[in-house]
Amino acid sequence: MSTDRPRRVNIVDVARHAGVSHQTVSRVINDSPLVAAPTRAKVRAAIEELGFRPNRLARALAGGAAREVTVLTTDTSLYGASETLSGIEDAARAAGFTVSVSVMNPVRTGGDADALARIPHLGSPAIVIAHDATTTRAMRALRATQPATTVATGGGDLADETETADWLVALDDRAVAARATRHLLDLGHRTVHYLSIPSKAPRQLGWEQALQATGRAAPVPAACDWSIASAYHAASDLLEDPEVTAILCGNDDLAVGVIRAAHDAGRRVPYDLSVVGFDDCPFAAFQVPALTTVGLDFRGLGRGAFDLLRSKLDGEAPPRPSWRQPELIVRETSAPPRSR
Amino acid sequence: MSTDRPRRVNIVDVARHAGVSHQTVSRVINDSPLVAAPTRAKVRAAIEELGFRPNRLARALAGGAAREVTVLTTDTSLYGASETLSGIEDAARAAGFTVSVSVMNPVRTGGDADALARIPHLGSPAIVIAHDATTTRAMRALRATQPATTVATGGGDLADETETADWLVALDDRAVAARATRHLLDLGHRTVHYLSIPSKAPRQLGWEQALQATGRAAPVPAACDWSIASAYHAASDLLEDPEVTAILCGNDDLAVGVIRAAHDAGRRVPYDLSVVGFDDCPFAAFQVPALTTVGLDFRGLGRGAFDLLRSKLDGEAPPRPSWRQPELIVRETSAPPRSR
DNA sequence: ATCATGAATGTTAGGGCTCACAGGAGCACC
DNA sequence: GGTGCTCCTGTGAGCCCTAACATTCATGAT
Repeated sequence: MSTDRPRRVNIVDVARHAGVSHQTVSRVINDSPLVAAPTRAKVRAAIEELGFRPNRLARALAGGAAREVTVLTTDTSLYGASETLSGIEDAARAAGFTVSVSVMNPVRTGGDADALARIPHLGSPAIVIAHDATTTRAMRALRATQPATTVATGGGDLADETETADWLVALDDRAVAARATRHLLDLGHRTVHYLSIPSKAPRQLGWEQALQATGRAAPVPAACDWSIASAYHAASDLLEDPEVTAILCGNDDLAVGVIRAAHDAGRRVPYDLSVVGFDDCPFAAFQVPALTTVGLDFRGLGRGAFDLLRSKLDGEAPPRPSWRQPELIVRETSAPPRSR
Repeated sequence: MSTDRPRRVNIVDVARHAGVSHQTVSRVINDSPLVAAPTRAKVRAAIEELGFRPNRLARALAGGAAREVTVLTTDTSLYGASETLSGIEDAARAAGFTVSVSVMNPVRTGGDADALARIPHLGSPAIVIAHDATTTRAMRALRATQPATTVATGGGDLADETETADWLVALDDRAVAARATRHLLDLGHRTVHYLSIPSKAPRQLGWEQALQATGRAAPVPAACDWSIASAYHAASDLLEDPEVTAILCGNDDLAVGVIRAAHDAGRRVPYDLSVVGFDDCPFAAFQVPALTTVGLDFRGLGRGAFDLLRSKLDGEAPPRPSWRQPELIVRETSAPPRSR
């Protein structure tokens, strides 16, 4: 096991090999137009021959052109976050950027400064996928010290802050949550219950507003964590009340828990209980019965976040949003309540 | 918008502020024992006061102690990969390491060297989550140039290569695939069909071996990609044959597609068709009917990968594997075939 | 011939950190 | 008083790259 450093080929080696200065090599690898074609070819050949690959650390340290983005998030296993990440990756890759993901510790206490202290020194522009308190705080802290930070969030939590609004890319899940709620009310349900995920207050808000708009008082929402089990338990409690005929869930995972709870309680979906999810996970369309849910273009949002960041970096005008608007996808788990 | 670099506080600033040399500061932040207690306190105070945070780029560049791991993978949205990643994060965080994830482009052509060229220069020890050709190749290439690389894979693909075996951490999904196949045979099914995922040959192998061990010829496996839709279509075709009564799936997502296909074909699960998944995704237990599947301790595996890497870095003996063995979890989607 | 112009290249100075040393202080011992 | 030692601290070089400036050389206008 060779423990001593292999001494990688560096820019000076290449320069010597090609008979030019190291700076010329630097120019070649950075696609500077200030290199004559024959020289460029020579350097390219040397690079090829020696198997040279630029050291991204040194590059970033020297303050070179940012060919790298760091994505900050807390949980890569959540569907929304991971899809957003994929979208960022797509766009970044197309632009020749390297993506690195840094997963933050959830922070429950402390202020923004505290949150910042936990972020490793980045040395590259960053995109924060803000879907909880930790990332929201990180995002604010980061904006204070770094010129380049875009945010992708599922909701409008940060949209009000003028300081950050410029740097924000978001999906309006409040409106679509209201839309989903109305869908259930229109089917004839007396009211709609809500199972909340730990974050994404906008969804809950949309639900409340839709109920209030029709003169109904919103029931107390059932707080769940990210686990399906928590939804199963919450729903089991809820279903003891025969008046509960429609449940809106903070995401599709929770919906799965609700459907199972309904099954175990002897209630059939959608005849005895309507369930609406959120996110349109891959499995939603293939469930039996197929899940009525909200389609959210996370990938598009991720791409948008990168494009926005890029435009800021290059000092260009921000691109127009190109992602799909959230939409309610009615499938098989929502239906009129059974007439009693 | 301050576009010019904010000039972060650096080690020299701290040194000046504390009235010591920059090297002493370096020693303090690296917990060297060669610093007198009062000096250490002074430096600590200065660090606190100035809000200094070491620049990880410069640190890594200078060849300092590796407090960072890079995880290489191709797809963070797959359950297995993302859970493994979480496991690595857990362990790394506990050890004070920063984790950064680098997502590779899938490479379909070219050899190991080619794969290596696509990996950005890391500058830190790496863990490759090898679950497909791209990552497997990357892993081989990386071992050639970097001293520190551990691999977490779902199968024994690489286990034979003595060169890498030392650096390998793996789950024996071949054996458990055989176990799952026997489970179905024991229930009385004449044979078991298999829907394959793009990688993880070991699973397919285990299935084949289990069938052959009982003197049966393995049917032609149906090749699927990672999408549920592909499983839906493959299963729809398969189910035209009434003799098909048991299907083993390369992962739980495929199983969902199969169950939906069965539903649409008028077959009830498990009475008319038994389905067994792989991975024990969170939703598996909550499906209706609940999915019989294989539980794989990906998180434990991830932790193990990090621990192995750590031991190599420190020149210690490799730790004993501490993750749970794969196990078949029998739930509601497997049953004896209906007597005809 | 004379100068400005610009393209192509080279030179130098960092960026923030760690390594390998070189020292100085303090102590014990002969 | 000298020698050797340990403990702590400082100095210098170097990691690999890019920014900014300096230089060279051809080109065309005057």
